[in-house]
Amino acid sequence: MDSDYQSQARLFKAFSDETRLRVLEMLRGGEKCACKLLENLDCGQSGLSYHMKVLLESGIVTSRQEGKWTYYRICPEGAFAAVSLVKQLTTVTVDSDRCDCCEP
Amino acid sequence: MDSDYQSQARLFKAFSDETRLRVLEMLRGGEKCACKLLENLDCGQSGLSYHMKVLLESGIVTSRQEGKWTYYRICPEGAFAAVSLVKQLTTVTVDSDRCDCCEP
DNA sequence: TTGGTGTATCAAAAAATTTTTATGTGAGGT
DNA sequence: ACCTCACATAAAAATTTTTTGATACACCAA
Repeated sequence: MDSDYQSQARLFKAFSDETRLRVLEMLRGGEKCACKLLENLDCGQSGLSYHMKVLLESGIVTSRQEGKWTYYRICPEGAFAAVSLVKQLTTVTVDSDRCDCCEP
Repeated sequence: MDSDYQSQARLFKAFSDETRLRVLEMLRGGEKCACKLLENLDCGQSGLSYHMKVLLESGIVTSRQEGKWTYYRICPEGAFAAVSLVKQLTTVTVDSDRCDCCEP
């Protein structure tokens, strides 16, 4: 279906970092503003900004601006897409037989 | 449940590479030997070996040895674990309200 | 045993990601 | 307007991942 390996890889890269996993865990508890996330992370402000950009671009998180604050939350559509993709990537499409391509 | 961010990150890293995604796509069609995978990839033999190691260590692929050949296939348990983990990581646990931690 | 084939491993180089530091920008408040 | 705060962006440095090339190892056949 989706043959763009690069964009699929990008989605998983969003999940492939400890800091971003910590952020997701916090967001599971509901919307949070950047400053609140920062409090509970071991990274600098610009570091968080970088990580949030990765999460936003992957589609699993959305943000809204309010005054000078930015709030982040998990995006249900993006989350669903991620789950679907993992399922798709790991679903075997044949009755799994032994490969005998190299038998003598 | 699982609080080991590092090992979670490792699982997703397995999915975060174009070559490995191509391998998974091939394995969806059933077990394949290394040489068959290699034919359809743009990487060297040692490169494939490296990528397969990453996939094996993530648990989404298993291998079996037969003579001098190695056969790989998707591991249903590992695949299921991956799907579960994505679900867990993206499931919001509260009725999603606005965060007001920074309101004046 | 010897030689060839299929994979794995190691080390170095190359490439990509993450962190850090410095600076920029926009929203409010005074 | 000017200052400050919250966050973004840019560039450089640090770290991690991937690729490459050489070599090692296991298996098989002659």
